[in-house]
Amino acid sequence: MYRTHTNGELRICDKDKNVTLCGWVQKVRNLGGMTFVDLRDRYGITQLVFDIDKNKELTQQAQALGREYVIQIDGKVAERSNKNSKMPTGDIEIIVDKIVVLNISELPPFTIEDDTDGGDELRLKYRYLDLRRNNIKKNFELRHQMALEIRNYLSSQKFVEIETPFLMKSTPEGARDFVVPSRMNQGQFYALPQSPQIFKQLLMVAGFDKYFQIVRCFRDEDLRADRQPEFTQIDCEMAFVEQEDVLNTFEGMAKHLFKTIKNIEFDAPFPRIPFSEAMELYGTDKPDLRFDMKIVKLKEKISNKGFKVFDDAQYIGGICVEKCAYYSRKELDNLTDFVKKPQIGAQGLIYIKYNEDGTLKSSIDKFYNENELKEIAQLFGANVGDLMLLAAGEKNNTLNALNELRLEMANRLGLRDKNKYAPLWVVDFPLLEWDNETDRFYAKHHPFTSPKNEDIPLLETTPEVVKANAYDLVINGVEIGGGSIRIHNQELQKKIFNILGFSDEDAQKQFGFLMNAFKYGAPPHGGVAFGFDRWVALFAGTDSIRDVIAFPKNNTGRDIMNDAPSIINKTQLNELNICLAK
RNA sequence: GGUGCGGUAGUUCAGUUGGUUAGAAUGCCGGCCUGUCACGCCGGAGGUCGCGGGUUCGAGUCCCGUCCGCACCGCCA
Repeated sequence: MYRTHTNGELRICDKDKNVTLCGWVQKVRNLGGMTFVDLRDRYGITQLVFDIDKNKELTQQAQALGREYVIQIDGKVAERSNKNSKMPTGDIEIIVDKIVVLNISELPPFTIEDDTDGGDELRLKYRYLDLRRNNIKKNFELRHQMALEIRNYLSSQKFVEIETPFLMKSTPEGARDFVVPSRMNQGQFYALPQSPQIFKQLLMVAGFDKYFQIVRCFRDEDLRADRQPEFTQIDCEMAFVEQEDVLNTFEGMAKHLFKTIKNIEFDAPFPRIPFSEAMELYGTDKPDLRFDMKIVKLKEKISNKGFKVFDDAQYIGGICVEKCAYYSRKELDNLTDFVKKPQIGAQGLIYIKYNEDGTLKSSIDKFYNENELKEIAQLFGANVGDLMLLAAGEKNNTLNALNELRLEMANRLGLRDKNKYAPLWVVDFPLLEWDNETDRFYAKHHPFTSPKNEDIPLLETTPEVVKANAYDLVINGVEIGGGSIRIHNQELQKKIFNILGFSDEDAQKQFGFLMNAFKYGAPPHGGVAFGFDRWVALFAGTDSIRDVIAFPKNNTGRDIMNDAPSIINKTQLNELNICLAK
């Protein structure tokens, strides 16, 4: 037997027990005679003690241990004379009488500590060492617990977890597919699933009226801090449900996770905000509701005073930032630069300060007198000491800029507390989105999303205003998941495909198997899929999903530990009948 | 495809207006030290300043190109 206990479990009540422990050498503290060794494993750290007066040879052996050596020790649990209240095992130590070096280690390229000296790239290259660090390791214990609680909850609700294929058919809509060449069917390719969307709908036809799967999905698109080419979804679908049923079921799941993982209870239902309202009030379809600072629409109320920027603007809006009227010219210039960055793209920023003495000072004093400024301040509901920030221009761009500004100000004011959670449902998304480049409609969610019943007649006349039975779960400004009630009627599905520019033949070719299945009694159904990595990252308090994926890819989609992707040899290419262009 | 920031010791970083031998911390090595737990003290080793070119009497520093990393825009139904 390698060990009798782990390094995290021994306490004062274990005093005088003879134990055998294994682990990695975290630290050797050689005080001359007295020597301490911190022994680490996944469960914690236990201090080993060596006294040169009692056993010189053994103490010298301990002093020669290097960082990350793997050792096994025999010894007796003793009470410390100097206790360490900062660690769970801080009341005890092990008086060692035997050391076995199970394996030596080269010096690791960075320190194995919470506050490591290693940079991101180095940590990814030696991910197996990075994962030894407690604050990374604990993310994976959290991930495991969350997966477990999701399965517990959904099982309790009679959901069945069913696996669907990874090698499937490429479809043109949506993200770029990762593609796998077929050896037995030369010149043909599988695609890895962007999501099991079609399979889960087929499972509804098959009668599994509550399905879920915690499943890897693949999208060949550029990466971000919150986007990896392979990522994990909690994919769910239910039959005989309306939108209300789906929202309630999965709000239940979210609350279960909050309760069991974070010990947070939400008494009230999550707010439900229509897409159009989210855009008007927050400038985004994933608002962060941990703070207020809503966008105020001003256009009709304040233009026509001879200020060209306002008079020419399609839209004018602003936010009121509490207690920031003291902002200096420099800070305001800095904010102006922020919104003028090309990624944000505002033309400029106008400020109105509601000074502590009740006077108003603005960058548009030339066009607006004190009274008019006061009226604007009232539109904002501003108080003395507040700072109003206004932007004008094309509506969507300006709203987007105000969204970014709102988040930036909240960051500066510390309003985005990682320990606070503000979930909401965004509902009533538009069904379609017009794309000027390709001159056609695209499905905002996906082509199987059902329109609101009352909007179906509008499909013939003004498809762009048709609303969908589609919804997103947003927490703290992060899109955690989304879904819809699907179309189960062949005729309606055909109509949507036509609006999306598919001929009947195209639709038959791409989605024929789904359409065929729908001929055999498809029940009404709908579902949702959650980004599991994002949810874990949110609960772990990190912005990057890389911290909650054991072996993630870097910015360019490479695994810098094993250097994938790589070239394959000629034999492999020949078997696949693939010839590289260069 | 685009924008921004970065690349200097094993590691994390500093490096002024272009000017002598490129620094700090940490890690590492050696010595001392019997209750440490970020142990302490003394000493030491450690550099292709990402790569290529250019400007200059002189380049870590300025210019051009290129590679790599990170964040973002496009993209991600």
